[in-house]
Amino acid sequence: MNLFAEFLQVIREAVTAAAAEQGLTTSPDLSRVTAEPPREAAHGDVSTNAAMVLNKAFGKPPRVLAEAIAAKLSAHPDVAVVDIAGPGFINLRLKPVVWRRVLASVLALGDGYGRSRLGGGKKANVEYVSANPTGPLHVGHVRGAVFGDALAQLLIETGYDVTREYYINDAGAQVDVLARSAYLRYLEALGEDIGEIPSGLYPGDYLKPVGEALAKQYGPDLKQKSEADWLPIVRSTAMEMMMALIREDLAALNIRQEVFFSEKSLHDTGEVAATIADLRAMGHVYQGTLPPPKGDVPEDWEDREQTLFRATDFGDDIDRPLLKSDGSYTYFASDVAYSRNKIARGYKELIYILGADHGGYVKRLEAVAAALAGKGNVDVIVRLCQLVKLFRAGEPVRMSKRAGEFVTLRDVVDEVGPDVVRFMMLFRKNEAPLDFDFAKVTEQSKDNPVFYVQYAHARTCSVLRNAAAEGLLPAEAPDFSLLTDEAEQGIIRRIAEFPRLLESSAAAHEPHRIAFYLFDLAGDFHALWNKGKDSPQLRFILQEDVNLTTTRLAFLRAIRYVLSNGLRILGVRPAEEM
RNA sequence: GGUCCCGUAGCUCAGUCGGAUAGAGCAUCAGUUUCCUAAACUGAGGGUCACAGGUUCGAAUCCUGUCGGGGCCGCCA
Repeated sequence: MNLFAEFLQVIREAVTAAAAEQGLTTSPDLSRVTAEPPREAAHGDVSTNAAMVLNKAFGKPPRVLAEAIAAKLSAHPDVAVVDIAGPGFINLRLKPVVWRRVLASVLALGDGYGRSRLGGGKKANVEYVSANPTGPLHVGHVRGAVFGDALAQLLIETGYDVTREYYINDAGAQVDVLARSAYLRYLEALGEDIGEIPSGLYPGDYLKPVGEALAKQYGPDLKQKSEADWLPIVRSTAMEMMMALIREDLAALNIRQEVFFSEKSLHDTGEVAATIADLRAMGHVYQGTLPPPKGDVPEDWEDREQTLFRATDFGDDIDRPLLKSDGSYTYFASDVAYSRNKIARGYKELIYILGADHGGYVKRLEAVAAALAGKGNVDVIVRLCQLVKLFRAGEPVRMSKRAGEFVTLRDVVDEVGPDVVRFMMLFRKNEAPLDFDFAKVTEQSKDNPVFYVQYAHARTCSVLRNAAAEGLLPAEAPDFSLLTDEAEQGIIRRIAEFPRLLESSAAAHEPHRIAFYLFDLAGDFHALWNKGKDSPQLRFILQEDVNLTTTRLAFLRAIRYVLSNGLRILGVRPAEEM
């Protein structure tokens, strides 16, 4: 159950009833009415701003209107006390039975507690990583990968129909560079001395297996061919092997996207040409020249006529070229075709997870979707992830610009494990830069949030295990009225907020809120645990009181569900022991 | 020049479609610590929410402007 969603409904009904009583002819706009937990526990359990946002519609001062709504609310069977406070807040104090129902619903729903139908089955496409298929993923890809994956899972659990997607940039010049680099490794595998890899080509060792595979499959045959003949062969083998490598990297982080979409396929199927024809038919394409950029004008700037998309009609700052001056397609052209393809597949939300250096893309992506689907028909949501800075015990990890010495995603995951990487990448909002210290994130102390949250979950498991060893199991019909301590009540309140948290995180596309919530819940739980030191009657296992013990075990199980459900959305495996 | 993001406690950061007395961790200080799982616990001090206007019953949050930090800015990918 979603306590706050339920009470929002109750409050809306009370407002409607009050409106009828006051003789209002039109029903008031309830969209701004909220039901939320007050910051101060002293203000009650559920608070609403209804009287303040509706006072104009009713033509009454907020506190007078609050009286009328409060009168309706106090008749509700779950409401113990109704207060009117401050400028017109209506604060509800709920009967204890409500909290017992919350816990009972957590236990009944288990893994499903927190799921909702907020999305209403809306088709959403989450595109993330989309790194060029020219080598293994590096540390710069980690954050977007984790963020995209967690956001996708969050949307799935809040009722969206989600596709996780990776766009393969396999049509540009960089895959030809890859092919030439791999060809050198092929010669090397045949025993030739290739010396230093020339600058402009990829020098990484990860291309050696590609060379070996080519040598094994073709022997010396490719050497007889001209570049025009061997390049497509080498390119396709190299790209296939690079994509396999990338998928392995992603798998190491427990990321499995269901669609890997090829840019090249858009050209092969004629979709790029068809897209431009469509835009032209709609009158969004013209021949023209772009003004030079302000500020630093390139020295070799010259005006050239190109085929342009009228992006400025849809909110972009500048029109965007579809065809270069020599008539070939721009990268942007296949981007537009890709958007068109997604729209044709029925997605209503196109979500892009990009690096912060792609901030300039937001407007053009929005413009493209608006031009192709009509304004307001498809939502484009771009989340930019800021850089991750690596540290080792406080010292920045130096990355040589010299190619081949970058830190790979695999280096990071292999050193600290996928769970630590995933949690830490989400323990900061996406648009803020993030420091990642190898020493701190593996530290076993309360200063390390990953450990702190994992340990809370492990602790619940541990107590349940210990109790089971003594034949004590969670009660089938727990009497939650026995949980009267302030710390216990606080945890119950926090648990009650979980479904609301998931909905607001999904609506804002901000999975990091879940990580912070889990950190807070873990803190509440550890605090309750520690209270048992001074107050033995607060411990979970009390030999002399089986009834209370089994009730507390059921409570513990509810806490565990919430912790594990939150961790599952983040893609972090809950530890059962540490 | 344009555009996007950021600016909250000494430090690192949260802050709910605008809500009541702005929170957490670290650090500092004062106590506690033979305890179901050890990897500590309890408490205290610490704020002009960059600045100035505006909208609102109400602004850290929305709008405008200024200052400061960063990213991006022709046909590259």
